[in-house]
Amino acid sequence: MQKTDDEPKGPTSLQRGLRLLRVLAGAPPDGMRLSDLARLAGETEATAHRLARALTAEGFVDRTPDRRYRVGLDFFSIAARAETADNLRDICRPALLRLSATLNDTIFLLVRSGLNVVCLDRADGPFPIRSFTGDIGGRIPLGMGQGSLVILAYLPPDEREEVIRFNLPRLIDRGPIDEAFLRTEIEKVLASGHAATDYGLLTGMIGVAVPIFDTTRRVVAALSVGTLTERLTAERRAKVVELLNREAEAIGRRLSPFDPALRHPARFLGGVRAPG
Amino acid sequence: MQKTDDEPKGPTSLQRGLRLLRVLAGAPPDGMRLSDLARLAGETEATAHRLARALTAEGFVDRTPDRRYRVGLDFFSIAARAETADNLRDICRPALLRLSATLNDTIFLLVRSGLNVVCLDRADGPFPIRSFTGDIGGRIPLGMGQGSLVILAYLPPDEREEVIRFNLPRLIDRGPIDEAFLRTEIEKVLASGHAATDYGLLTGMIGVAVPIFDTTRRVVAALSVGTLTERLTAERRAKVVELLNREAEAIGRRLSPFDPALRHPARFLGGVRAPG
DNA sequence: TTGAATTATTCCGGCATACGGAATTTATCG
DNA sequence: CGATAAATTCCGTATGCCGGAATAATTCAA
Repeated sequence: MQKTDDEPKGPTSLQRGLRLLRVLAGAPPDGMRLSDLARLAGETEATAHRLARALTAEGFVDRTPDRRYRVGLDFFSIAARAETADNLRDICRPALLRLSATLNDTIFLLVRSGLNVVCLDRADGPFPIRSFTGDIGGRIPLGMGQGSLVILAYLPPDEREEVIRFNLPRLIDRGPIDEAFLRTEIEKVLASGHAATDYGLLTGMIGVAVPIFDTTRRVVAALSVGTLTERLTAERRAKVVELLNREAEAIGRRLSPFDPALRHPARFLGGVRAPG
Repeated sequence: MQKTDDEPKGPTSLQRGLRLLRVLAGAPPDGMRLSDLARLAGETEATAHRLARALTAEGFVDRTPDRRYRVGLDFFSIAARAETADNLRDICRPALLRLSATLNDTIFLLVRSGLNVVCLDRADGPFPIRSFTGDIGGRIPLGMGQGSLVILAYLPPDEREEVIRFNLPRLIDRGPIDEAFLRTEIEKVLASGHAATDYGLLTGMIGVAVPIFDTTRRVVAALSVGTLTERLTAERRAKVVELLNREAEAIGRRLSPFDPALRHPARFLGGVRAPG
C-alpha cells in the first residue's frame, strides 16, 4: 500500500470494529450473516470474522443460534448505565428562557412518567398563567392538557390504547371530556403536529404544545406555552408552533433515550438526585 | 512485554478501545479526564489518548469543552437497536403499565443475556423499591433474584447445569446462597410455576416472578413484581401470580421463536429437545 | 503575574500482531 | 449425496501499535 497523504490514521482494528458495530446497528432486525457484514463494512471475511469475534467476546455483539450477528444486549446495558451529564432540565433550560423571552409567555417542560405527565420545569412570562400542569412537580394524567395530550398522541399505538383505557375515567372525572372528544383531539394532534385544544376549564387561558422526540423517535417530553386566549391569534399560533418545534428538535437531537430523567422525573425535581 | 500464555488473543486495540467505552460508561456524570480514564482502564496515557481519539472520531465518544471524555450520543442510538428482534420492550410495555397500575407495585421486564439477566424495562409503582435488578440496563447473574431465578429454572436441563456451574461462585459471593438452596428453589419454581423466594438481602422487600416463553416453549424473559413484604399476603400472592401469568402468556403468544442471545458455545446436539 | 506541578499531546523506533490470501471445515441446497 | 456457498482457521509478512520520553498546554498556588 502506498501512503499518498498523511491522514491522522488511528488504530485501524478499533476503527474497523466500530464500523462493524455501526453496520450491525444499521440494518437488520434479526441479525446479519458474516458475509453480508463483511461486505457492507468493506472488509474481507477473515478480518470481519476476527473483529466480530472480538466484539462478541467483549459482549458488544450477540450471536444468534443460526450464526447471525446482532448488536448485543450488553451494549444496551452499558448505554443505559452511562449517565449523560446533563439531565433533561439542564438541557432544556436555555430553550425555555429563549422561548419565554421571545414570546413573552410562560413555557412548560413536561415529561412522561408512567400514566402521568410531570412538569419538570417552567419559565414564567410577564402574564400570570393558570395551567393544568401547575408548578414544577405538578402531575396530571396523560391526556389532560395540551402538553400531556401531545405526548399521549405520539405514543406507540398499543401503549396509547392502554393508557387511554386506564386514564379515561380519571380524565372524565377532571374535565368535560369523553372518549370521542379525546380521540378526535389525538387525531388533530397527529395531523397538525401540535396540540392547541381549548378545554374550556381555564377561562381566558390556552396552551400550545409540541412533542420532543429522542434520537430513536420516541416521544419523551413536550414543550408547551401557556398564554391568554386573546393573545393567540391564528397567525401568531403558527409562529409559536414553529418556534416551539425548532427548539424541540434541537433538544431531541441531544437526548439519550436512556436518560434517567426521562424514566424517573420525580427524582430530578429537587435539582438533586434522590437516592435509590 | 512477555506473553507466556497462549490465549486466543484478538485485536488488542479493539479490546482496549471497548474497555475504554466500558470505563466511560461506568462512572462519570460529567465526563472523565484522560489521565483518570487511562488509569481506570489500565492503559498508559499515550495509548488511552490514541484510543480515545479514535473513539471520538468515530462518534462513540464526545469531548466536553473542558477536555473531558464522555460516552457519545451516537452510542445511544446504536444501543437502542440492541433490543431483541421482536422488540420485546415495545410489546411488553402495555402489560407493564397495566400491571403497575393494577397492582400498585413496580414491575420489571427481564431478559437473559448469556450468563446474566438484564433489566429491559420497568414501570414504577408508588412505592420506592429496591431490587437486585436495579434500573433499566441493570445486570445480575442468572439465579440471583426472583426474575433471574425463574429464567434459570426453565432453561433446558443441560444448559441450566452449565450456567449453575459457572454462576454458583458469583451467586455465593453475592448472597447467602449455596448449591443446595439454589437447587431447592429451582425445584420450587418448576413445581409452582413462579418464583417468590425471599433472599433476605433486601429487608422489607420481596419479589414475585413468572417466566415468559416464546412460541416454542423456551424461556426468553421474565415478568417480575417488586413489592413490600407486608403487602404480599399469601392470598394476594396467588392473585398477583395469576395476573402476571395472564400477561406473560399473552406476551409469549406474540413472540416469534427467535432466541436473543445464546452466545455461550453449548452443544446440546442429541440432548433434550424441548417437547414441541 | 510568575513559576511550578499536573495533565494533555506528539514523536518515534522496535517489534509484536493484525491483515488477508488461501486452505479447511461446516452448513445449505438441489 | 454431490455441489455450492458460507464460516472458520492457518500463516508469513509488512504494517501499525505500543509506550517511553520529549514537548506543549493547562491548572494551581502564591
